[in-house]
Amino acid sequence: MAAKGGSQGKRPQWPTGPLLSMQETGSEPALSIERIVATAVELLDAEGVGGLKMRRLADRLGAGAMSLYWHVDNKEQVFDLALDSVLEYRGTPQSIEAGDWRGAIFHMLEDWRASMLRHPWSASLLPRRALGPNILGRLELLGRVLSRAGVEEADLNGAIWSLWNYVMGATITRANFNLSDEDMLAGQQRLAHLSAQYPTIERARLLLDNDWDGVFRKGLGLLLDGLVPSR
Amino acid sequence: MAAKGGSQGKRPQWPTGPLLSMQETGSEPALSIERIVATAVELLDAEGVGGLKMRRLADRLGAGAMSLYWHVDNKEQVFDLALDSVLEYRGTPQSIEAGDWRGAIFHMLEDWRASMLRHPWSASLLPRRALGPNILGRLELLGRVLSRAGVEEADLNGAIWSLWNYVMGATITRANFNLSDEDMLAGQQRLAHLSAQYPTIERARLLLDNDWDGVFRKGLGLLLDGLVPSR
DNA sequence: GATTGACTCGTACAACGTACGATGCGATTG
DNA sequence: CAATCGCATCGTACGTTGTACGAGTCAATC
Repeated sequence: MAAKGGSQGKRPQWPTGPLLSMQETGSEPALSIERIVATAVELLDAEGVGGLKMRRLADRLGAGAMSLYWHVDNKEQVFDLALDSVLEYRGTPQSIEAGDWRGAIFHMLEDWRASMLRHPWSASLLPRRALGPNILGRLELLGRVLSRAGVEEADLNGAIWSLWNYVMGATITRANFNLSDEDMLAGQQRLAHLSAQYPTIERARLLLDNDWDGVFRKGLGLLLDGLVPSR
Repeated sequence: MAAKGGSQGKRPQWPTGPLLSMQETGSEPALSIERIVATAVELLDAEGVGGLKMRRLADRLGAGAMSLYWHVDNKEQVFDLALDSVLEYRGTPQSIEAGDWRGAIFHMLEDWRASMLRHPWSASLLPRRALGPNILGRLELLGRVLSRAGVEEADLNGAIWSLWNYVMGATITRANFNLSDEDMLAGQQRLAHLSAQYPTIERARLLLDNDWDGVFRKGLGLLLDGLVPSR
């Protein structure tokens, strides 16, 4: 009997280099981790977290359901890979070179949020999943820029996590509320029924009138002002 | 054929008043929404989100699996109710009366985070679930205090959501990382292997050395300072 | 031709949420 | 007293899921 506990003779868990298919012989596209992940992202975009089933994924790939398991340990890993693949970051354009640390951080974090909002399922996945190379890359960049901007070694972790917390909270909230605008409307209407109990937030139309992007940027600015010693 | 689409002749979705059992005849505890929710919380605490199965929940209640469905529409509602039940907030002690808005907000938000960390599953549930009365109550309180502290009507929603975002991000992150200390260790060790690629966060021991509570308070302070006009 | 290793997939199973309908029971009504 | 009715319970069964298992295909190597 062959090895069974761990992963068999498969590819490494995280693609080592940039995504490249090893052998694309000719007409029929071969099954590969890259194709599986790409199709999983498509499926997730189209149907949400609950819509990703191994059988359906296999169907879209023109393969049998069990064929996937040669390339992937289990469904969880599909989630891990799909999540990280969506969080790739193609460096800051000139900002970081120009020494504009604030611009560099804003750019990266806004891109982070935007990337996740482009794939709303990622927001609900990120918290419980492993830290893939793209996530780690962003954290590394964040740490490097903050450090260069004057944040002391002792405060670095705190600063990184504060920003992470804020970005994740904003993104997760936005993604989930966005998914169900009707729910928000229904919620606000339910609120109207109970306006006696919740007068303030009912009057402010908390669940409806909101400039999410503006709120995000404003709060991010406040945090950065506090975290980084003023030049 | 009887009505089928909606909920049958059941209790209202959210318990209207404080939790009270209607009729607790004597020896045998009768099945009730209150008992179901309480037991669900127990089960969730013990086994996590994935551990809550309708059959197991029924077992713990000494009932048949399908008996639950008289009191509850579906499993989702069990999650909704369990979540909200854990977020009850017994007002601010004296702070709010004393006009100490900062203390009142800090107290409520730290209690919010603490309540969720006491039941880590709640952190992964909150984003996608309905806003129950306890959550709405906290938001209402937050809005009222902020308003009283001088935040203008036009900025109120932004302030509330900024704080919500931050608290949720911090709590969700903390809860999920806390769930798997080994994972963090493993992650940091994997980092060590790749320290060439991630030197900054590796050196800072980002995944290990961290004062979560301190970071939370500090970031919260920064946000409040920025959001509320300084007296 | 025989062997090997990479890869595919049909079948099967266990676990889950829950639809359906039968059953028990206390209160109400005749 | 018996008949009726609404509330509440639960056994059975179905469809859907992830995936274990092992048989199958095919190209490269000896």
